Amino acid sequence: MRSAPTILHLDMDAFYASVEQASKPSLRGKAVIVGGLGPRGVVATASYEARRFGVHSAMPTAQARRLCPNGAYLVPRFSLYRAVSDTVMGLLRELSPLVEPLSLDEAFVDLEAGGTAWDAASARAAGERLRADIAAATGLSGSVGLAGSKMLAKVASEEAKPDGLLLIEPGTERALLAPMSVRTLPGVGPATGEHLRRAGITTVGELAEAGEDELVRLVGRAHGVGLYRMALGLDDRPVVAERDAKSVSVEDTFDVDLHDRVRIRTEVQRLADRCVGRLRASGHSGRTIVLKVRRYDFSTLTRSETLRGPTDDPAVVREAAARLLEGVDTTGGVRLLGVGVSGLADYTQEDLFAQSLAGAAAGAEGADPGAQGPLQPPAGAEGAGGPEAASAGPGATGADGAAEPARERHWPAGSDVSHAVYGPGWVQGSGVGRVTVRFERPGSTPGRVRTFRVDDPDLAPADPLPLVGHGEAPSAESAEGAGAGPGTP
DNA sequence: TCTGGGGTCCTAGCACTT
DNA sequence: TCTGAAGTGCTAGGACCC
Repeated sequence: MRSAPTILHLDMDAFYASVEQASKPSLRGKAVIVGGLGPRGVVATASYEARRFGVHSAMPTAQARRLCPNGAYLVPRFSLYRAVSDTVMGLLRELSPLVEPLSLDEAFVDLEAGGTAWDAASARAAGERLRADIAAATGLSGSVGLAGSKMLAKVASEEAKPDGLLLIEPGTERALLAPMSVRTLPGVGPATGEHLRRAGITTVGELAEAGEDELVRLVGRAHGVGLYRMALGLDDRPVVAERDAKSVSVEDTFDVDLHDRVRIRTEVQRLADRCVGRLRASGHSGRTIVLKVRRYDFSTLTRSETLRGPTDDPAVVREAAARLLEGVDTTGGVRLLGVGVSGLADYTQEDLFAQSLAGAAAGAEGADPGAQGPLQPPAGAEGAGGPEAASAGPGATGADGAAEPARERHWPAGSDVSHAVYGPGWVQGSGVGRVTVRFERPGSTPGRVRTFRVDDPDLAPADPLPLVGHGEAPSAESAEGAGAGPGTP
């Protein structure tokens, strides 16, 4: 904990939804909900307009639709969010080499380490300048918190939302925190919050009064000690620029529970391949293979197996995942499957030793050799959502509008398209053999809507357009029916 | 009316080694 | 040779975060 408030926390406001509104002029000022659109989808981000209807992150999309039936429901476009995030992170790195990204839309910056700020006045100036630079570069708003520690800077940015800046002056921390809910503190979620509430502790002030011993008794050693320190406003965690990944995993929730054991095995193999693809892309190999199964009743179990050495061989991961699956009872149905690799090593290699060892172990345990039947081409080739993504049933997210030549083409709401005559646009909805497209682009006036057959040869999936730098190119046609609520018929 | 995906960290039980 | 304590690695689950 330092004396000057030179740790900055940036939190972009309703990031995914704001990017969509910037990208799609007809959605500005409207309720926008980004998330999974399938029957089991949940909301990733809701615009502030949607939040007024009670919609919030992690809410089932079906519930959001009931609360806000006229909102625009869109699938996430991660490639675009990543590009915008890169721009923002670049601006942060101009302030200091010590930038710690927490996600696409959030980061800590140590301003003192960058020589950008040394006291409250210079920190505030840097924060205001940053907000202006972000607005100029992306057209988006972000909230900035400034304080002497990471925890307080994060609390400050939360208080500053939306589109604000708050600096916590040294010496005022405890008074500021005291009346706040314990849920304000990082690490206090629903379970711990309820646990503390039953013990009569609901505010940070009460947390501080309770004392360290009592908190350790209530929530355990590590958590209790950390909680007590935070309640006093103490936090000396440094801003860490480079964080090594500790695990890589992929998982899919299915629209309908799987019962067929053969199908379940096939899905596990597919997930293992995808996982290895990600593992290799990150330049890692790993030692521990983890299988995750969520059953029909939402009970979740994990099974893991540690190899003698790290591997990035898809066959080895597939075999281990298949062995783990053999020990899991799936009668009743499975709603989610996942495969992960942890115990990462910082290199990639064909680990023949681990492979032969795993094979020997499989033989010794009499594992089902048929489980390795339908092997797919080596993973790694596909990026986000390969062609099979659609067959999985889930894949509601991640499939950034990839072309799908053979089957009937799929047009997720919100995805980018291009028409031979009308130019760039986005899918407003689709169904019964038709797809509705709004033709507009970032910086244009709200565009016009047209409907096509889903197999119209003039219509093709497209890459997202950058948010700025697309000028005021007039949209192909003038606005029309602005009230025509987007969404699938 | 249900509850995503990709992570991190902590705890606890158990087996094994010293 | 047996026993107990302590340390370590593995496994499983829970809580939390964005």
